[in-house]
Amino acid sequence: MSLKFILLGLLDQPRSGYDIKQIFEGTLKNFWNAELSQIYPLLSKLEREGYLESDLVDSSHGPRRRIYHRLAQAETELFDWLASEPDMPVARIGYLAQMFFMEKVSPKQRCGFLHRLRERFEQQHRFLSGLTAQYPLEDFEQNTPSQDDPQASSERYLARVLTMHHGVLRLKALIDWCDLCLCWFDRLPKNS
Amino acid sequence: MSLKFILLGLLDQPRSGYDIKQIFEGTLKNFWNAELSQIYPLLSKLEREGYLESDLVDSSHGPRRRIYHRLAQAETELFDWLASEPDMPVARIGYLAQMFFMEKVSPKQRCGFLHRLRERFEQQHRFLSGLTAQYPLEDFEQNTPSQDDPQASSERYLARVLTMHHGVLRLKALIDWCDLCLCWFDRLPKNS
DNA sequence: GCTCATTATATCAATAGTTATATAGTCATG
DNA sequence: CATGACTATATAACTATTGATATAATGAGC
Repeated sequence: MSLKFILLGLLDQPRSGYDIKQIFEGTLKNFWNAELSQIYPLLSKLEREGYLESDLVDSSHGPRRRIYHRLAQAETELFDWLASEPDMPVARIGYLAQMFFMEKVSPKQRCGFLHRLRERFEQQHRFLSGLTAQYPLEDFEQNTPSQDDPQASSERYLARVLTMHHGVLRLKALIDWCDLCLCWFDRLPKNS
Repeated sequence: MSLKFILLGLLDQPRSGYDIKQIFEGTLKNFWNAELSQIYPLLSKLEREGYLESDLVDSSHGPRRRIYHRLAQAETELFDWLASEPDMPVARIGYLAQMFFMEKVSPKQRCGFLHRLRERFEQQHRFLSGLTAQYPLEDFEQNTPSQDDPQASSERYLARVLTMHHGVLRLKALIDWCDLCLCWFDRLPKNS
């Protein structure tokens, strides 16, 4: 259900489905993803339901673009969604499912698995740390955030920068967890 | 795809679909969930495909139970799954999507949202901390884990106890993140 | 004897998400 | 002028998950 509200939220300015996909590939991929094959049908459904309107606009770089903008009903439901309870995800963590059965395999294979997992977390952590470094929290204390900074278009919003910090803290904890696992698997008596 | 392997993995001893659902409600809900309406059809599909066999067994407390046990093919594919790359979940975190648009609402509403979120994390953290306290990591250093402890049936496995620690560390980081958000929203100039 | 909780299996409809494929215009490279 | 990369929209087929409902046996409390 969240995808509907993410699309409505992103249409604070007119955008096409393709534009929205670019945003998913960037800032949003930290907490959501959607394919074009999910975005296009949902946009046209939301138009049929009276949340959006669209215009066809010629493009200088390809076929005509369908640009959506949101209507009053979209605003109303967006506010309702933001006022509702925090949407807690149903945990579905594939690598933990594998971990749950790891006792079945050799100590060597177990450690290989955890090292590969740790490396993935490290990569993501490095990427997000670099990104947050571009938007120091201290900048939000001043009354006038630096309008002249071209990068600060939508990342000017404190709430959005804080979603990046979520990833940084979460990934740091997961790297520590990998180290904890490797440490205790190492202490395990050899015969198991 | 993971659900298939979770079912095959849990059938290291004969169980019914109902039994498996009980396990999801317990230890597994930390990293996966499945409804009976997903478990029953998948079990019968896995039987048709030659991974499982089942027997109908009379119950003293209700209708006949269909007890599944796994076959050789299941073992093979389980090992392949454990030897494959860590299954990284596609991030889909509803409350972060809400957070991303939180700049739209009042400071008071924002803080209310974060306090409710923090309370949920606290609850889960308390639950998992209590659970892990029952299975101290130090017990796994001894060569003979305490067989006489009736609780230590399947939680005797170090890998399974470590999946619980994953939740503890993750939730601790998320509580810290809520505090960070509350702290910085508070420092924000009043006019925004 | 009735109701309710628990045990137990099964199916259906609907929603959500993934993968593959078709179509088409523009632009750069060789 | 053919090929590939990028922009752009759209749909079909499939898999995964959720929510609702039907059925039925047992035991406890009233």
